[in-house]
Amino acid sequence: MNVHEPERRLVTLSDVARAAGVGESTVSRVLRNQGSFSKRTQDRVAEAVARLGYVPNRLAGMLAGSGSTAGAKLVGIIIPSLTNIVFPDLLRGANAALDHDGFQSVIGVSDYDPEREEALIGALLSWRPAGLIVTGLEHTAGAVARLRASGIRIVEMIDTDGDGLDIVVGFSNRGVGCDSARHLLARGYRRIGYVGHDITRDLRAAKRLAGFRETLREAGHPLAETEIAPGPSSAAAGRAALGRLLARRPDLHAVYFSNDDMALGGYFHCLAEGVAVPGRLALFGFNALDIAAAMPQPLTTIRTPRLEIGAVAVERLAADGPAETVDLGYELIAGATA
Amino acid sequence: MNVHEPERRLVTLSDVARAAGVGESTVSRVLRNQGSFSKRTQDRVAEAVARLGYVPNRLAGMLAGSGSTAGAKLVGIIIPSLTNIVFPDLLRGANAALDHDGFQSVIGVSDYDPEREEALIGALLSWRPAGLIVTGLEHTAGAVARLRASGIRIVEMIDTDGDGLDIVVGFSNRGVGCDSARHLLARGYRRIGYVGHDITRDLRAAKRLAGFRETLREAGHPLAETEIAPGPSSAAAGRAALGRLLARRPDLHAVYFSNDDMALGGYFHCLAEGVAVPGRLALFGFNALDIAAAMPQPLTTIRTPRLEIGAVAVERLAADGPAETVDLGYELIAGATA
DNA sequence: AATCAGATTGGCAGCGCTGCCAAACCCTGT
DNA sequence: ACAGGGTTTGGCAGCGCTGCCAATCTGATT
Repeated sequence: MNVHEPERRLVTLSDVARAAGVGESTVSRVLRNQGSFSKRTQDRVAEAVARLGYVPNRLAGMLAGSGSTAGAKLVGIIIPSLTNIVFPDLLRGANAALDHDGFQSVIGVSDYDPEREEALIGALLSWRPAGLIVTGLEHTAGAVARLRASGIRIVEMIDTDGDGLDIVVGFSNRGVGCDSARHLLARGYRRIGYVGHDITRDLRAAKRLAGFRETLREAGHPLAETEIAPGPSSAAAGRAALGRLLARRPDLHAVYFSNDDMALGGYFHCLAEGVAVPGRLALFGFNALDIAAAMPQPLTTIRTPRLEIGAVAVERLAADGPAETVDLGYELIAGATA
Repeated sequence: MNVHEPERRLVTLSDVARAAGVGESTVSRVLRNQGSFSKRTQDRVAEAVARLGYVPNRLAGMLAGSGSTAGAKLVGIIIPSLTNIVFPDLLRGANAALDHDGFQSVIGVSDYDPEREEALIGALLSWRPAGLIVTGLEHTAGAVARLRASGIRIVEMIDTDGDGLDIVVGFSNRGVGCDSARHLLARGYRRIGYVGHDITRDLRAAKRLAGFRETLREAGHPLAETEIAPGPSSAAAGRAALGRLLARRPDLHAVYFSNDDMALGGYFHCLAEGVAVPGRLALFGFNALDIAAAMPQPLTTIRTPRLEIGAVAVERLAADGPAETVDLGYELIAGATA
């Protein structure tokens, strides 16, 4: 509809200035509500902006303002996936805080691929953001070098088990695994299995499993069996994987899942096969999905402060505080399945 | 860690040019792999870039390139929510296509608020994107004016029931409602109810309901009862709402839900209350969530081409084709609940 | 050796906006 | 009428990069 028009040049700030009969910098000041100007000027500028349908060019603004404080109102965010609702939630939390501070975000999705993350870091840095929020503590050497060289604030979110580059906001995934194991042990479960998805890519899941396994071992009831579904987590994968696990080890008392999606699938398997939960088999998830809480038997799981992580990440980025690790903790939800 | 350093100026293209002993435009050409240059030059530039750790400044690049074809490699996307997995899926589809064409995206979330959408349109336009992808066909007058004035390509996605501004990619939500009703009627269900979430905000859900209701009425079996849960859709809301609906109308044969989240909740209600599905009560959802397919009884629902919508939206935006409506259709999944 | 098309290169004017600074203005008080 | 201090204002030089164009170089051809 528009593309073929005779190259109508867009309205610029200078057009507005001319139309309002004031100088360019005056328009700029009025639009950013910064510095001082008279009411009369303000009205004239507002009128001209409305009449001409002026839309400021942020590109130019950020370029001109770069170097100064007000310059960058942009945050880059890299998440590993959009498939798992966890990450949209993180974005949601970040977005709310971002809006609040007048920031905008540019988002990259790495598909759990470190190489891709490195490339995304480069791409996002080229926007000259005020800060970058990435997922997890593990990055390629190249990625770390780029982050370091960028000179901007970095937030690594979700995971606190390790050393961060700058700010770290999250919780201990290892701790989650330990506490999950302790809960199952406390409830008397002894022969315990694990059903997970591809852990070589999801390092946080691997850390949870490590904590879980170690706690069980220390208690003298080592992890009896594991079943890893290829590909990303999903209810279907969880259902199938639990089926395979139980085929090998029908004597298990409880199963720990890499997350609620998988656990939900496991629950459905039990429902379909008539396996009594938790009487015959206990199920334990991770992430406290809404759906898992609405089930006839609410899933026993761990709630993580997803929205809060996103919000705090943005907040710290904007705050110019010291490099530090913020542990937002987690909460065990004792449902009806374990 | 970085903020307090002595304002080290970032490496610019001109630094690279000097270091490589070539002109600025040569560096620019090499970096964009455009125009011609010798192998020797390319190597020298590559070396300098690596040695200096140069990161191009996209802001400057886009500003300088604006007006030309190659200029804008940016697409703005506005979605109403991140809570429902549908929208991340749309983003996922768009992202894949975007990467393919070397585009980047800037995302805005409107929270189903038309005013907020209008504001976001302004915000995204100020990035001077090559195109904008928005959700649905209904916008405020101001939003329409801005979109029209922008002179860029617009894609309205998900809904094809109405007139679009430029390109429309989606399916008929009304048609979904009609076909859902036809399916239930064909299976012999007569006393049919509806459980939905706040429809004043989710206009697509309202269109589905309208189609559903009309088809039932025309068949002589008008919608028996509706129950609207306040707030966004969720399994918990669906479960509670079905409870309320059945309390009023225990004689219903089937219930149509505004989407799978709600339907899942409804299914859990039945499970918990011992209502036989579909013998005693049939359930019909919308969106074909993975989870719904993994249940012991797969949910009867409608699969929508979410990834494809996102991908096609981007594709059309880049293609510079005519303004048109692309109907990607949908598919009825005859599960075990209706 | 002169010629010529094509490949390769560098210089420089913007892109639209903001920061800085000097100029103009305003209102007191004297 | 004039100085003094604050408030408003406009001009203009960049921000870092790309587009354009003229200059230079290359190798083959006559």
